[in-house]
Amino acid sequence: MAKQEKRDFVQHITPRSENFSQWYTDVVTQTDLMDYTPVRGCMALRPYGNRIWELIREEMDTRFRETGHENVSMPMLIPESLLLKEAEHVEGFAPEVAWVTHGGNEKLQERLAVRPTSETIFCTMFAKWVQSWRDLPMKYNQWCSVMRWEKTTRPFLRTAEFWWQEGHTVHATAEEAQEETLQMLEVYREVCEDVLSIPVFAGRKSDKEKFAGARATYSVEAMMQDGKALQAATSHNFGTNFSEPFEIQFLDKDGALKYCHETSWGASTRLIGALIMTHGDERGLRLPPKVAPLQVVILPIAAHKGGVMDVCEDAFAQLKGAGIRVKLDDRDHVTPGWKFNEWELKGVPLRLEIGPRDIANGVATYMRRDTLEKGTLALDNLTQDVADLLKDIQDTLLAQARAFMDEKTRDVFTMEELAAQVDGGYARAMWCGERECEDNVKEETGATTRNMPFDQTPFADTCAACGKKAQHVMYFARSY
RNA sequence: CGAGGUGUAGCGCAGCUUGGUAGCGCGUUUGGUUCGGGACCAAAAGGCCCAGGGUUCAAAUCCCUGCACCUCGACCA
Repeated sequence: MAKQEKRDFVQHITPRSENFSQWYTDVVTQTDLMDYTPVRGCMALRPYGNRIWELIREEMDTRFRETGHENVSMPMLIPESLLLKEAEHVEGFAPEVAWVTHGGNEKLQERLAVRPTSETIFCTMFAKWVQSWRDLPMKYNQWCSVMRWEKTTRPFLRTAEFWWQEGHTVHATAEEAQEETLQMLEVYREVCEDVLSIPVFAGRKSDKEKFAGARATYSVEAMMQDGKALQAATSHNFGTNFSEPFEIQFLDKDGALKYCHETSWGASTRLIGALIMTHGDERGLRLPPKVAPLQVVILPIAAHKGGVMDVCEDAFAQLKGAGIRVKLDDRDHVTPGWKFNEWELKGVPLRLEIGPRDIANGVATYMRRDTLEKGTLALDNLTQDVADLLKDIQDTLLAQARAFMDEKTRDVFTMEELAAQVDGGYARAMWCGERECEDNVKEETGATTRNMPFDQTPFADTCAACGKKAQHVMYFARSY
C-alpha cells in the first residue's frame, strides 16, 4: 500500500493555518488533555492535562509562599445576601451565577450561589479575623474551582466550571495594597514568561474592562498564534470597595478604627489554553519543559536486537535519577514511526532514539520538539546534555513566541491603522481614555482595550481612535 | 444569544433525498513475521445510529424539543 494512501487512515489535525479554531479543538481532543462531560461547559481534566495543571500550580504556589502567602480553603456556596453587598460586584456576576435552591427536598430560605469567585466569602471571614493592625497584612490564597454559567464555552478558554487560584489579601494602607497588587502581577508575568514561555504585556485595564468592584485591575496579556489576545491573569486593587460594605476594620497604631485595603488576583486552567495556542504547531502541542508531564521520551529502535533495551534502560535510569521527567516507550506493538508522531502530537520537548547504529557509535539520536532539529548526544554524558537541551528548548520557545508577538504588534496613529492592525495582532496606540471612544473602537473594529503598559512615554499627541487629546498608551486587540 | 453546519463502532466516514432493523477503512484482541518517520499476514470481537418525545404496521432515515461540537456574529473580569 502506498504511503500516501496510508496517511489518510491516520487521525490528523486540521492545519493551523487553515482553521485555527478547528486546529485548537483537534489538538485539545487528540492529546488526551481533557474530555467533555455530560454537563454543559464542564470538562474533565485527564491525567495528561491535569499533570500540566499540577506543574503550573507547583510553580505558582512556590512563588506565592515565597512572597508571604498562605493557602486556605473556603466553602463553595455563598448566601445570596453576601453576594449582594457590593453593588458593582453583583451587577458584574449576577447573570452568570448558578444557584442552589434546595437542600434535599426542602426549599432553602435563602438560595446559595455556587461561587463564581470568592471575594464576598473571603471578606465575610476577614471581617471576623481582622481586629488590629497587628493582624495585618493577611495574605491568603486558595486553589479551587469556580462556576460561571457561560453561554458559549470552549475547552480551557472559557468553561462553566474552571480550576484556578484566587489570592485575597488585606492591608493596612493603600500603598501596601497597591504594592501587593503589582507584586502579584509581576509573579504572573514571571510564571508566564519563565515557566510557560509565553511572553506577555503587563499593564492596567481601562475602567470599562476592570473587575466588577475593583478600584484598579491589572493584567498580563498574551498573544495567540491567530493574533488574538488572551488575558492570562489578573490582579486587582479593591481599595476599600469591599471592606466598607463588609465592615473589615482594624484598630490602627494611632487608636483610630480604619477600613482595610484589599487585593485579589487569579489565574486559571485557561493558562493551558494559552500554552496550546501560543506554542502549538501543525504536529500538535509543543510543551515548555518546565510544565511538560514528560520532558524526555526514549524510543528503542529495533528493540528485539541484542543490547538495545539494556542501553535504553540505562539511559532511562540515569535521566530519571537526575530528576528529569522521562518515559521509556517500550511498547512493541507500534513502530518507531508511530511513536514519533504520537509524542510529537503530545508535545514532549525532547525525543531520544537509541538503536543498534547509535549504540555502535556510543550516542543517542535526539530530536527537539521546538525546532524539530535532530542531532546526537554522547551516551556517557547524557544527563548533562539533556538538561542543557531542555533549558535551551524552554528559552527557544519563549524567544519564538516573543518574536511572533513583536512582529504582530505595531504602533498605530489613526483609526484606519488601528482597524487594520487588530486584524491579527496588537495595536499600540495613544488613547484619550474615554469610554465612548473605547466603545466605538469595539463597534468599528471588534477590538477591545487590553491594557496600559507601565511605560507610558507618549508617542503622539492625539487619540488614534477619535483624535482628541491623548492621555494613555494603550494596547488594543481582539480577544478571547 | 442570533444565522448556518455537523452528530452513525475507540477514530475518520458512507447510508438519510425515495422509512423495511447498519456498512467501509483505521484502530482493538489473539497468533506469527517486523522495527532508524504513522509495518505485514491470518483469525476474531466490537453499534439503544447524541438524548427525549412524536408520526408510522415499521424510524439511523420524516417531525418536534434538548444537548454537544464547528464557522461567522453578539455578549463577557
